Formats: sequence, structure tokens, C-alpha cells
Amino acid sequence: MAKHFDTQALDRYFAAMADPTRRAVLERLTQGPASVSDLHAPHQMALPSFLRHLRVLENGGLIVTEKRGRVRMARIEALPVRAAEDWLATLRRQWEDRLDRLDTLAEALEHDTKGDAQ
Amino acid sequence: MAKHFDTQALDRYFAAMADPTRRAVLERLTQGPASVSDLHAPHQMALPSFLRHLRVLENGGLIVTEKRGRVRMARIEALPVRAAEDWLATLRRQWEDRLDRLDTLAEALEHDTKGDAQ
DNA sequence: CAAACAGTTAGCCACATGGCTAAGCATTTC
DNA sequence: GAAATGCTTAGCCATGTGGCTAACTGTTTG
Repeated sequence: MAKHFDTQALDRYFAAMADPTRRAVLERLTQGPASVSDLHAPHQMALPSFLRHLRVLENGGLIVTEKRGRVRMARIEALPVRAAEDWLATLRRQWEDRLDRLDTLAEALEHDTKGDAQ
Repeated sequence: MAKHFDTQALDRYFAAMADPTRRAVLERLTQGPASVSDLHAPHQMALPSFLRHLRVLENGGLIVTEKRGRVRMARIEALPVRAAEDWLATLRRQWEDRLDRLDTLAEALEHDTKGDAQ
């Protein structure tokens, strides 16, 4: 029942997503696989700089790349995105549950006017 | 229709969540507000180091703090978590849509055996 | 096989991050 | 009002991150 989150993986997932260039790459890759050059084209920075962003995405497991001849193709990997989303959802759910319990408590206090809480 | 994501905000949200200490603080705060000392207690690091994690969370807008007397209380802020979650959901959805389109294409090719796509 | 192409590696630099200790400043509390 | 409490600031250090240029490797292509 208890969800198991790999903290190191979450570290890398979230860190990977904490950069506009890398998020843009992910968005681009939702439309299908692309080569390093294709992915690089819309960005101003030098290719080596860009390549390191791809590495961050890759060893965070968010994308997978494969070299064929002199071209390296990249595609998005679904699972890590799910993992990050799940962690956030779990967090939000816990928080909402707590608010629900507070509501319940508030209602209870309204009916039963003993003021011994707080 | 088009969702609007503040990139700088996303940078800070995701960066804030890319650290186990900070995620632990967020999880703790889903159970309700707490003082700096309370939040610090379960963590090994020195208080000043810990305080900086709180600052990262705060100016990423993930938590709100308020000082009353000599105690500073912190509570979680829902919206940024939502924003991050939404961005991930949007990303995943685009990706799934693309896969759906590929499925549709595959079906079409199965029925209509003309191989002029791709 | 020479040239163009697509990545890659190496190395440099500036700044950010994450940890520490030591000392300081308000606010209780005794 | 002195002492304890709860945070805060300042400053140091090591490592990580994000950018660059220059030079190199392996693969097509003319």
C-alpha cells in the first residue's frame, strides 16, 4: 500500500526538470524521437553545453538515447515522469486528507459545543 | 485552452523538490504547520544549514512562514505543487496523445494496406 | 580518399548550492 | 534583569552546475 519512492531517483528527476532548456527538450520529445542536432537547433547555446543537458536528462532516466552511425537519437521515457507526478500527487493527497480531517473536526465542534480543542 | 506555465516559477519549484531534506519538510508539513525547530529536529544537519533549505522552499513559494514572537511557523502552500503536477500531467498527456495517434495510424494501415505513410 | 557532418572530449571560468562554526539578536521565562 | 530559547547573520569551504572554445573521433558522402 505504501508507495515506495527512490529518493535518489527523485533527486535526479526533479533536478533534471528544474531547467527550461531541459523541459523544452522533454516537450519536444513528446512529439516523437529526434536527433541531438534536431533537439539542439532551437536553442542558442553551443552544442557541447546542450549535450550536457541531454546527459542530465539521460542519467536521470527521463530520456533514452541510442547512437546509429554518426547520429544519436533520443526518445522520452515515461516512467520517471510518472514517478515524479506520483510523488507530487501523494503529497497533495496527504495534504488534502488533512484538510478534510480538519473540516470534520470543525463540523464536530459545531454540533458539540464543548470548546476544549485548540 | 493553452496552459500558461511560469518558467522561472517551475525552475524554482522543481529545484526546491530536487532535495530529500526539502521533500521531507514538505511531507511533514502536510500534517500541519510547524515551527522551524520542530521541522529541524529529525534532521542531522546544523540549524543554519537547515534554515537555508526552508528559504529555498519559501522563495520557491512552496511554503509560507510567519514569525510570532521568537518562533517562526511554517505551512505548506498548495498552488506551486499543483503547478508542478500540472506541468508533468500536461507533458505526459501530450506524450500519450502522440502514442494514441500512432495507434490510430497503425490501425489505419492495417485496414488500408497502402504503405505510403512514413 | 578527402571533405563534410554529427557528436564528443578536454579544459577553462563564473556562480550556485550545501554543509559547517561562531557570534549576534530578539523574545520569553525565571 | 539575567539566563535560556529560537532563530538569524556572517563568513568559510568544497563541490556542482551551466556556459564557453578548441581540438578530436568516427561516419557518411562526393
